[in-house]
Amino acid sequence: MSTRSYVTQRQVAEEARVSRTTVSLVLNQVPDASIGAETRQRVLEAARRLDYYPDAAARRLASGKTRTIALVWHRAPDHTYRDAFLPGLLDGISRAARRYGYQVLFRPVEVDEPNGSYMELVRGRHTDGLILSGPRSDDDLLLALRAEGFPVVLHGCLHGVDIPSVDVDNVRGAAAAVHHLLALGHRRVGMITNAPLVYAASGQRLEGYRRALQAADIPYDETLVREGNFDEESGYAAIMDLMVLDHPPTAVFVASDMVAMGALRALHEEGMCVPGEVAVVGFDDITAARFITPALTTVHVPTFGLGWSAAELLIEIVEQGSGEHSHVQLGTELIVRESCGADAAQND
Amino acid sequence: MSTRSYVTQRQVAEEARVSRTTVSLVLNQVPDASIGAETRQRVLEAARRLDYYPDAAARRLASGKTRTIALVWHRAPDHTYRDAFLPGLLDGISRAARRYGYQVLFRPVEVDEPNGSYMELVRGRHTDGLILSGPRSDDDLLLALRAEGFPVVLHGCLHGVDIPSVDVDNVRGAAAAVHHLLALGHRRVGMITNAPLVYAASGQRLEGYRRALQAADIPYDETLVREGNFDEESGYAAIMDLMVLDHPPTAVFVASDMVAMGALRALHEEGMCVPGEVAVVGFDDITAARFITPALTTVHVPTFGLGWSAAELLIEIVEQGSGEHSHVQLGTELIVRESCGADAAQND
DNA sequence: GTATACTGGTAACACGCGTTACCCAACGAC
DNA sequence: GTCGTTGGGTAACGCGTGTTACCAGTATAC
Repeated sequence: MSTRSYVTQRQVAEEARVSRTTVSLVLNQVPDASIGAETRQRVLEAARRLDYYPDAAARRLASGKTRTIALVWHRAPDHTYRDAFLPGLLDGISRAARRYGYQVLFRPVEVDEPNGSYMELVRGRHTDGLILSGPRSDDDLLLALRAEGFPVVLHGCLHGVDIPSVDVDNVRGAAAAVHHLLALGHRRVGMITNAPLVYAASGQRLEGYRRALQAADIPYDETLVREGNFDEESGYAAIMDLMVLDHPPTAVFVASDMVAMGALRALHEEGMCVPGEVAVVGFDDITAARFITPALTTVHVPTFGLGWSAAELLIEIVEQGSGEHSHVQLGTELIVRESCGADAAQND
Repeated sequence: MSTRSYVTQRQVAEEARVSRTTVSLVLNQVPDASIGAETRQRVLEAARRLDYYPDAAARRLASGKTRTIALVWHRAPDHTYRDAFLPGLLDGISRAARRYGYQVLFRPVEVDEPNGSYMELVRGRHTDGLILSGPRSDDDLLLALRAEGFPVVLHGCLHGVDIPSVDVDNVRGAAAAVHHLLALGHRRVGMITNAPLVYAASGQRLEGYRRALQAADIPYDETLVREGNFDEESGYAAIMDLMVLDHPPTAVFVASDMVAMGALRALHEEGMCVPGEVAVVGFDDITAARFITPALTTVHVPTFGLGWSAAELLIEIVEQGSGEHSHVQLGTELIVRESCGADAAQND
């Protein structure tokens, strides 16, 4: 089709009657370059007149920098759950990147792909750094990258490796949720984790639960705790298991909204009233939390902020070799809706 | 930090004791190049031994092709609604792109950005083509791009411009939803649109509603139709308005799940039983549709397929100058859950 | 035996830009 | 007058690859 032709630096140089070098120096605002004010002006005007845009490929080749970061998005068994975070995260990443003049590559990694197949991005020099979301803990190539000094930032946390990361403060978020239930007068508060405890976030949210109990001088009772597994079904099963206890909890903290959806459905089917007979608080604040009846009280995760922080940290590492704070933790916010019974309590 | 050094083609050439040209010819599998089998083997082994990866920037500069496509994601007033599509769409795009050896750039456009600010991607030669999602109808730069012959594919449709596009078959999808309600015995079926009718998709879904009625010999009654506006609130207001009629509809087709969420909430608050007193069918199949009570019967939109098709079409245009089918329409699927009352009907 | 083709490979140019080393003129110091 | 020195600008190299034009040698046709 139409062979498009582009304006090059050389043409700008001719238009401004200077050398190509001068054009480059002016347009890149090189600090030590001594260029007369009038010449500088001529160049700028010529560039504007010709509608000049530098060629990204040439620039990358010459400078050795791509000015691009990539989001590597692992599709794990929990991907339905994590999809809820993608729009906000990506928006945050993109806006931060744009602010610093970077482009954003998106690279999903499917479940059946070999470990570390995203390395082609690095080896092919497509990007200056990676944001890894949902990495496998057995990712040895990740450690290799780290050893090479290639800029990497993790979204979410991983046991036992010291790689710059960005995450929410799971412990405090969970503690706030449980504290809220305790403040409403509940003494028997159960918990359903978001996932098996091998996942770092699960352990942290459980830890938050324990701390809140401890702060209220309530002993930790492991018979009130069940494990969720990302999806609705696991929540359904877990809450059923809790409710057949001799002394079932009067409130349950479910460390994942997706899991909570299953729990609420189970309670609904059993004819149990929420929050009347059981109060429920979730975690994540997925879109559906607003829409379900009763609307789910939950811990909001700032997805945009996570993305923004991850990108900012990564770019800092790319440009300066290391970040100021290499482990960023963002705060959460408890969103009080109906499922916890706070409304009713206020009316008392 | 550690100055990483990369293996270049020249080093492979030395290792294999051939010229750099030969290496290039072999690795790119140039058809007309006559290279002996033994030499070819030496080159391949050398490349493998040295773990050679071609430099993307150099390749782009030399070839003039970026092997990259970009998704331009407009954040319009309906962005909360459209976020539900992003994960699937992006996954589809990325997988198709990967299959053809392309990278994917993500570029959100915020509401306050000047019109056509995504042009820098094109001018800077960052990408070979664009997928535009949610473009403004007043986007004159889009037409300019089209005139230049730059590869563009639209996600969703736009009035009055003939640009390659990918979308679901809104008319048939809506018709299927309404037909389903009619088949369940309803004669007074109302509709709430997903958005004002200036949006092309809205008009199409309304058209589907009319066709289904016509096929059942039921006259179109505009008093049973209300306009939604992407969000929950608009659905809340619209259904309230319908229910105060002298003869309110016994079933309502809401052309957007997000809007339907508001409608269901309103009905719930009014103590009306769904599907007992009013049956409801939505459109889009967002995640929340599964979780709400009653679970929402709705028209599933194949987001992955839309993404895949868009990328495939775009790449075809990039490489061959034009696509086989320049307007792709994908089918939808009616997901029958609880809100339509099909379960009860079957039990009759 | 000579013209012709084919096989196997290479030298050299182009891609557009960042950057270094260098040059020239003017100017001040001594 | 000579010697720095400074301001203003340029020639030339390098980045790593794709691609074309060309060359040497050997087989084939007649």
